[in-house]
Amino acid sequence: MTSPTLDPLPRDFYDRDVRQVAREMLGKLLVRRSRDGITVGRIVETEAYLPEGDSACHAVAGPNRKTAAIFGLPGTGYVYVIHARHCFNAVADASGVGCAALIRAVEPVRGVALMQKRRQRVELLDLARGPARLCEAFAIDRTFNGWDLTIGRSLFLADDEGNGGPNYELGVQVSTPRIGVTSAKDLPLRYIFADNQYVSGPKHLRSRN
DNA sequence: CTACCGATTGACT
DNA sequence: GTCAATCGGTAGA
Repeated sequence: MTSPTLDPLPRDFYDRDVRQVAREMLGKLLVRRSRDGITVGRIVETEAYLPEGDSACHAVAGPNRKTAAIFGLPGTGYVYVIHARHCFNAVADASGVGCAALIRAVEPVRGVALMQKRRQRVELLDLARGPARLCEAFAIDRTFNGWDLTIGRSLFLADDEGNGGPNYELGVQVSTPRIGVTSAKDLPLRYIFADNQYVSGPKHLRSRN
């Protein structure tokens, strides 16, 4: 059986309203190639941070050293640090003043042993459930801040061709308020596969209501 | 140099 | 469910 191809999603995928990008990222693969090997995860939880009217989006501070990447081309990586941990976003929508989709959780697909080694954990559910956990499992750090995700090198997103194509159904998609934000906390900008065990967050925010 | 922040995590009741 | 440790990154003196 042939190994499925892992081609990076094109810039067009990212160059749309960030809510649509965040929603359609569900089911895509996160691919990380490194010296130590390859890790692949299926995205099961994302959040959108809007270019306007969203006080939780880092872009509200305007472009500065820390936020420069979020104002980059769609398909750029935006990595920030929170509580001494990294979180990974993909920049969307070329038209706005800065917006990005945060990847909050992936289901491990390939390279589990490497993820276990990087995380110093063996439990499958603890490897990449949560934005900082997945960054540790995939060795994503600030070197990917400003990274071009469309060139297919080191870190990119890809369609899940091996599982029935781009529209492979992994469950019912649901939106909820975002996790952890201290402002704009009611906007339903978090997207998940309902009842998927690899989704992070409190139990009542992991299923269809 | 010190001070402060936090879109989190892991340990605990 | 609660809560404190966490430390990289940045701003300011």
